[in-house]
Amino acid sequence: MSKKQDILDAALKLFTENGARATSTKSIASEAETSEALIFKHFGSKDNLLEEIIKKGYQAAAKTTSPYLIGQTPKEYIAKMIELPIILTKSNPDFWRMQYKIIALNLISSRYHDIFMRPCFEKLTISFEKLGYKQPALEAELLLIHIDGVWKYLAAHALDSERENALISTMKEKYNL
Amino acid sequence: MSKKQDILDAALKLFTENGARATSTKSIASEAETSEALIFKHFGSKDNLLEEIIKKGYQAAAKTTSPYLIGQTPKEYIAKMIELPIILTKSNPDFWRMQYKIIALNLISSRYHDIFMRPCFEKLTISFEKLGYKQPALEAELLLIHIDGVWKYLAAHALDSERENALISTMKEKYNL
DNA sequence: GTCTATAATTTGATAGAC
DNA sequence: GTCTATCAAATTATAGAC
Repeated sequence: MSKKQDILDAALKLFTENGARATSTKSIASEAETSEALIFKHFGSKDNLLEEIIKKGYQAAAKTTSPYLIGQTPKEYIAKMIELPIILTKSNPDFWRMQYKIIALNLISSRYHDIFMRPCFEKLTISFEKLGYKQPALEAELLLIHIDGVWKYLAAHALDSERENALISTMKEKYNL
Repeated sequence: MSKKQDILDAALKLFTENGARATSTKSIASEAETSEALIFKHFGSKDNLLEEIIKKGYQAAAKTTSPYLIGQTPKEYIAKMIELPIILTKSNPDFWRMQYKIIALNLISSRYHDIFMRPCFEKLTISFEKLGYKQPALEAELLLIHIDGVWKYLAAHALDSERENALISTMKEKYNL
């Protein structure tokens, strides 16, 4: 299945550079050094190819993050959530760069992301509640907006680790963590 | 110049729905109830049409925000920057919704935004410095990431004013404002 | 699994009339 | 300023051979 993987790699690269809509199946075939027809034999359509990339990305993300996020105290959970952007982008930088590029416009992309992040709001709300915050749901919403901004920033800019960690530490201080 | 404005309005609407790349000049002409040729007579190319929309958007944004952001004390400046997402998205919601949708993939879009936001980093750094923050440049970078996340969130979700203001207030508390 | 060839449609843009 | 008619190229996808 080397050619199939070549197509997935080529598509990830080109979707990242130009977006899914502006990437032609011809250019994917060319980058993967295969025929255009093979793309459709393997994936059916361009959208299915994208969905397969995204599905794999979030499966990997779930595997990476689930050990981090279970069984924590409220403070630990919030701290881990603040670290989430680093955990994700470090473990799969190319995928998250693609997601950053296409998520605002692509329904497949945004739907998978919503499902992935959905449990976090409730857990954050409960965590803030336990810590005595006056408006726990609002705090959770605000922190999720921030986390969303940070993973996109890290995916887009590829900072060195030192600066990444400094940003995350500074953020934790705002929540006394 | 009614037809020219019709084209601008139609393009803004369709670029927001599908992105610039996926919006055909034919669909713009149809939405504006004009001929396709007129788009090219007025704007030369699809990219020029988009650039004109963006240029007008940032000119309006500069006009709206400049009275807010001059001659402030450090604390006031930081507070106003935290309010910036509301100021922008309230004054021109359709434009900022389009920007949210296309900025990650579109060079014209991101270039204008960078120029618009560029002065803020230095001013924020100086403000944090004056307030005695230990790592003013890092604080400025972090706050700008946050502001970026917030305007995109407000542009995308169209919250009611009450909830918008609650988010902004909660954010200000983190900086003792 | 992989290829060549090709169909059917859509695209951005232009020419030329009024 | 505005239109109709048109073009050359690019697009997604399929058929059929190996």
